[in-house]
Amino acid sequence: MDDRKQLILRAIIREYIGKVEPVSSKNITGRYGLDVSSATVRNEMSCLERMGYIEQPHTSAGRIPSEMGYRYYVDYLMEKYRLAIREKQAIENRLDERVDKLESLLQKAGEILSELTNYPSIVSEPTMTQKRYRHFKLVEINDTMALLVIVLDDSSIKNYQINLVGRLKEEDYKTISNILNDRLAGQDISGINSGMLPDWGYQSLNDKLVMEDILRALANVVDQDNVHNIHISGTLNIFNQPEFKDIEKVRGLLNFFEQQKSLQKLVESGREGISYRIGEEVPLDNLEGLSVITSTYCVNGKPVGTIGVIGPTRMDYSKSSTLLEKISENLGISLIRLMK
Amino acid sequence: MDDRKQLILRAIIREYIGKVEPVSSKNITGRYGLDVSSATVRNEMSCLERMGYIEQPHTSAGRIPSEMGYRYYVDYLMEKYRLAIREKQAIENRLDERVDKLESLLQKAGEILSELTNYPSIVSEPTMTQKRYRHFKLVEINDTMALLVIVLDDSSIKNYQINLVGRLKEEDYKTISNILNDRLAGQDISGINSGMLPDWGYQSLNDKLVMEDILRALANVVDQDNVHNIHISGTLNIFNQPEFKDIEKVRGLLNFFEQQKSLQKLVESGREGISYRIGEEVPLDNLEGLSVITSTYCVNGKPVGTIGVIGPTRMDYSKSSTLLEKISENLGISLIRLMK
DNA sequence: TTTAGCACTCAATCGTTTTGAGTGCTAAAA
DNA sequence: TTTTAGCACTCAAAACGATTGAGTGCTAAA
Repeated sequence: MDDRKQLILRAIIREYIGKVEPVSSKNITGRYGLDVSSATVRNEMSCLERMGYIEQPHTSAGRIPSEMGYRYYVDYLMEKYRLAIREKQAIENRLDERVDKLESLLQKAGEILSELTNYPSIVSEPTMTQKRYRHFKLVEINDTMALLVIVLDDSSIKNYQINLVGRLKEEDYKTISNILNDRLAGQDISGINSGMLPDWGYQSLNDKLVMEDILRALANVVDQDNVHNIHISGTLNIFNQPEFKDIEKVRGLLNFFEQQKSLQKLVESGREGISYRIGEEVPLDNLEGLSVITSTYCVNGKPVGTIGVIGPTRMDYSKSSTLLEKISENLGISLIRLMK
Repeated sequence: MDDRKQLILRAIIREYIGKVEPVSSKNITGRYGLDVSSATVRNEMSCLERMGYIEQPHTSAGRIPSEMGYRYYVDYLMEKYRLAIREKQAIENRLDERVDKLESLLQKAGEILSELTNYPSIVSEPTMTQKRYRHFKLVEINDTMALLVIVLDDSSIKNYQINLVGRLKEEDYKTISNILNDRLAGQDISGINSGMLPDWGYQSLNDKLVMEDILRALANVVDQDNVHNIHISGTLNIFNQPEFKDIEKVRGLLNFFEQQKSLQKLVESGREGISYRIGEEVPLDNLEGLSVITSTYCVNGKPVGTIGVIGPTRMDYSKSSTLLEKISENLGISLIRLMK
């Protein structure tokens, strides 16, 4: 692939991304640094087609990039997109606003990403590995109910209602809190899971019942922690994409967006850092003509989650990936602040 | 409007609801108890059209019901739909399953409604009026943070993290809990709202700061309580409706579904009990050809929220309203159980 | 190696014709 | 007075055919 062919391939892709119409030889001559006649371009095009980088919808039409063409573009030809000042500011402002809940932060990140790219976006909840218990406190509420307060080492507080089988005396609350603190403080939360509750040997049946209720609540912490919901925003942006004029295509994609499992698969199969998956490379049968760009976001240098955009194969890879980089970076920063 | 006209109008509507194609005179003769020739039916139809109950898309087409026609049908002609056993069971089973969270329950109600009707559904969160504080407890977490536990008279427990400005001694926690219990237990929660925090006269600046943080948390209880989110499910069902072949229509409706405000308006404007709003009667500009059936659901005989379906004007009013009645009744029952 | 020129292709557009479902009206039958 | 058979009429939708024009591939000269 010589220089001029590269120039032409890039021109075709840029043009097609913008107009979403087959690109003719005449269209790109005199631009994109191509000071040759359309006939010359046609010869090159014919060659590029034989090489598999572009294709022709029908004989008398222009060319459109093939998936292989996009891949080559992303790997070798793509120029860096310069963020507009207002884009940069929008990202920083929006992700800097004080938010109290993790969900809201992820939601916001997804929204701004969708807004700026015009594509639907997905954000996976962060996997915070290695959380430990720091402190326990069982609080009296009334005769039949207590509240278990758990502080984790990232300072987050969780609490669970415990229905009491028998009545507890005031000192019992302290005793139980102490037992929990002695046994579990500093331990990894995955130690207690619903698969197998430990047997600590109890003095009475009542002790056993109460403590097992509590342990079940602790198991809940882990279980809930392992459900990594995936948020999706800007789904209606697909209506802005000319390739989604067909109602069945829209339906298929929107339907896909409602399936947590498929989204999960999509997110989990992405590589660390920025990952481009183009057309067939997207690990989803029954959805064609789509590309996915994902980026992992990091806390303290470690990737903990994924954020990405979904668009037609002819999406604006350059702009999207730059925005994605910036947003995932800022998301990481906000996340650290949120957890402090 | 004589008997035969009613018979014919009902026949046209039933037929149109099923086939979604203009109904011809020949089509309904010999059925629906119409033992007359098509010519006779034609005469009657022509009359019904002059009266405004049906209309003709173009000269050589059959008739379709007008909005006025649907209104007449709903008010006078509609026959009661008999629930299939599997429908009844599906509703009872699904709403009987133990759920712990209010949101999940509403979600479920919406889902089953959408599933059985094939239309999108909306469910508003219940307005629980007149909640009172029952009990307070301020719990020590660490030097910089405390947890405020609030028990309401419906036994629900809420809790808020309080960031401490200064350090508190162990007895302070008890003192503050006591003050709150003395002053507020038994009071209506709307007494403390973010509009105006009470000034209780404090001994020191620190006391003041701590207590005001707490009061702000209490105000939150009310504020959060006043946000009545509206859940929507089964949105993709609109793809099953032949009137939504047009992409722009789909887009408009899906877009509408994302606007909490509009949904709120829709829910709040419904009357108590079952309410049918047909076409123009729906209080939403820029959305045409839609009908909405809503039903209030009750706790202890009092309507506390709304559940409903949204469909094309030619929706199956009979089936939908019967399902809606049944589901809203069961939702009320489950709700009472959930709060106990 | 490049390019002007020309024949060729084919989707898309436009206009015309055909088709058939369904009506309205009329005049005879009930 | 009401019902109905019969027939002319209407019009959207389908089928067909002709036209257009953007864009190509190829060839022969620059």
